[in-house]
Amino acid sequence: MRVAGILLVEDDPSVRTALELALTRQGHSVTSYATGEEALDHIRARRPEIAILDVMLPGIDGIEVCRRVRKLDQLPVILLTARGDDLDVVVGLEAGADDYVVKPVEPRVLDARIRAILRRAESAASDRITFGDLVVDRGALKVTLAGKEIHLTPTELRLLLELIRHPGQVLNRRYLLREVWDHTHIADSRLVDACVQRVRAKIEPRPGEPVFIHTVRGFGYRFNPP
Amino acid sequence: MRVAGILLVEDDPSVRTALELALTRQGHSVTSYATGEEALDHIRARRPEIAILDVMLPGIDGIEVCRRVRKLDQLPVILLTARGDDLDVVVGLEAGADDYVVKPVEPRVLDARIRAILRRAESAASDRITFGDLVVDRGALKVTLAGKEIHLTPTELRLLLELIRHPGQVLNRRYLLREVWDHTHIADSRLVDACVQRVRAKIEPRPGEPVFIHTVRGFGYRFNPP
DNA sequence: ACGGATTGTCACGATTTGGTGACGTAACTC
DNA sequence: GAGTTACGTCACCAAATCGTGACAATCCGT
Repeated sequence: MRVAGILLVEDDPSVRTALELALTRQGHSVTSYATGEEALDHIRARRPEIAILDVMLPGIDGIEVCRRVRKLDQLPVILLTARGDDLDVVVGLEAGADDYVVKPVEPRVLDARIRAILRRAESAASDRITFGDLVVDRGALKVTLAGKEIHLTPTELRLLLELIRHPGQVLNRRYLLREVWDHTHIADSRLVDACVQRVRAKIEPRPGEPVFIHTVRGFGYRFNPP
Repeated sequence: MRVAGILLVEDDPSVRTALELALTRQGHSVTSYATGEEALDHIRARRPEIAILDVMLPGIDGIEVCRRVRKLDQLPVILLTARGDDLDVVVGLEAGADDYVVKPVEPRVLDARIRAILRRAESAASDRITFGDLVVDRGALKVTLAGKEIHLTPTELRLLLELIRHPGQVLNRRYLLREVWDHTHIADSRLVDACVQRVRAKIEPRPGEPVFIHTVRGFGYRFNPP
């Protein structure tokens, strides 16, 4: 069971303690504050995994906290608001909130949303990415195709990872030489082509008609999510 | 204004048409279906940018569609459900939905959520410019016309990109030779004309009466956003 | 040091491309 | 409307680009 460092900001003490208790019961680690100022300090100092912000707060309100947090980094944010306040929804989402929950909150619902958002945030930074049949585990440095593990040599793997880091983008040879090989020199060589070919031979069902790594003549290569 | 290819799945015809109308008014491009099966086909064939799924559907329900879509790729999903059905929220978010909206839906709210999600999804995506039917993706180096991918050769693409970089501006031949060809020499030749012609043949519906690349006699060429 | 794995290099051929000039056509001038 | 200029169009072939397989150099564990 995953335990998240949750930052809860809610000025109503009874709601705050109730939510804190409920979330703690669900297995989360919660820190709560009553004001936006305190929250911002906490975020800067303690780096929580997710923030749950009441929209209506004395001083800096939840939306403003959200906006400032968003400028800082990708910390996921859930906004809490009184029922039916549609304007808040619009403004809140535009401020960059990941989700929006209406009070009174069913703890089970809030928990599900927290987990969904964390899962999403995690998958964005996670070690495993799936492209159809192709699964690349960046933590374990393993690649599987249709469930079968594929052995890639270090250079091949670095090349594939570099391509995958920019899905859909065309990367030219010079860039790849710099990122994968550290070469700044070497104007022309078939090096990249040869390595691409080797990777294709291993991950493409039909290397003649590549599905994943496409050649863009005159420019470079592009990894295409299927 | 960003125009999204939205897939809407809702079995109640009145709700469906109402939502479709509202979203279209907000500037989105919407395709709608009544069943999950159709939706899955559409997703495979047309690659929408976001899917809005009613949870209660005949046959494959929205949550199941969501689950299958998630296995396939990163398509963002918003679930629609009847008010107060908390169980759906939990299950839905666990199926990987990005958001969850309670019916009846305020179109403005739905629009805000769609935009928030697209904004999030887009930050990872590449930079595309749309000129009517013509979409130029400068990251993927892909050009599509009315959804169909157009193959441009490197020089043709560089020329088009250069023209697009200065929409509405007249670019003379000398300038284009410098930017696209690196030539400083070559005073006169039909080189630029020939290339413009080749690009026109590929992107203009009627190359005889160009819509995008206009000739400015005595000066050069101008890319006109429609 | 040996053997295998890995990685860089090269050469060759298949394919794509794009520059060129000749010529036809449209536009502008008077 | 004739003359002039600018532009469009086309086909050809040299050059560029890639894929590929063979091979050499290097690395690494035993």
